[in-house]
Amino acid sequence: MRFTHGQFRELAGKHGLAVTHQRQVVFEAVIASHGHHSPENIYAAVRRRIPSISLATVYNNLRLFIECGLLREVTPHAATLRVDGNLEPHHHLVCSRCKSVQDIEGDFIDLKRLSRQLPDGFDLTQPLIEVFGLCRRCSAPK
Amino acid sequence: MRFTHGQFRELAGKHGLAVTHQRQVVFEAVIASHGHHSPENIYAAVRRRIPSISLATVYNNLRLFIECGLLREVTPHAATLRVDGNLEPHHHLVCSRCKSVQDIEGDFIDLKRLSRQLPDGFDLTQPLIEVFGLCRRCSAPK
DNA sequence: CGGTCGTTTTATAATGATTCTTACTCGATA
DNA sequence: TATCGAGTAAGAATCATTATAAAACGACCG
Repeated sequence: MRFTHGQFRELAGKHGLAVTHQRQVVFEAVIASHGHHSPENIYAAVRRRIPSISLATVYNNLRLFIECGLLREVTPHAATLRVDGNLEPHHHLVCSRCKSVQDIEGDFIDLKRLSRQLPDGFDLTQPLIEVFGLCRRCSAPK
Repeated sequence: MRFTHGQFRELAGKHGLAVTHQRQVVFEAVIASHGHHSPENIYAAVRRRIPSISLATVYNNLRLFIECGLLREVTPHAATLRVDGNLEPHHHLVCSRCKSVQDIEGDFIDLKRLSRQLPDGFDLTQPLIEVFGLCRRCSAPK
């Protein structure tokens, strides 16, 4: 599952990104570190190969990769706290780009199948689900 | 759908919260403002009734309400950016308390029903879904 | 009433993640 | 060689949030 130089170059080229050494190493660090990592983690990993790299470079490139779809963001929410007074069971529809949140009703989860996949001990007391996509405005062609 | 003084008092009492004027007004502001609001928004609304209130009080009480389950948090993630190099379609299982994220596979979404509920123009190209609950450690009795 | 104790609120300082700014480097090009 | 643009580095700036310390409140007891 390791990306080769060529593969990364191809991906980057598709999105008009220059292929620099730093970008290559940052990208590889994310791919190599299975899991869900913070910029600080990636920074630490990359420093083993490029001790002089700057944290800002890591941030910049991660953001670029996310925008191009080379990586996924685990937290595509607004960065700030949002509070919801609606205590009725309902789900959320979140726009990955503009971070807007809409309520969505309906019974589209197969709880039986979901439970089968749950790791042992995970408690789904009030299954709250957030579905990500692009809202009308953000998916409209420019 | 307006909470009366009595109802709030009852809720708060259930959780061992003293009923202060500030708390009452903050809570009512959240309930009255349908949607998903930031602490700043709530602060602005509350100031119309208690001009001297402090932003910290709003934060403190929102957090209390969330912990007691009187309100829901729309962003129950870790507050910081996390990056995921796994581009295969998969979903996330997020612990509402400790914010840990695990991958979860499986086909437990009824896309047909979901699509029926989607507002017009919402683009679900790569449906990424996050399911919230309590992980094993956090759901264990202390 | 007046004092006391624990809780709540206020104001402000501190923290920490992220972004911005500025200057430097390097490769490509003329 | 001179210039240009993109990328990077270092550190300052910003913003949301939390922590801290002091003042205010409010219930209880004498």
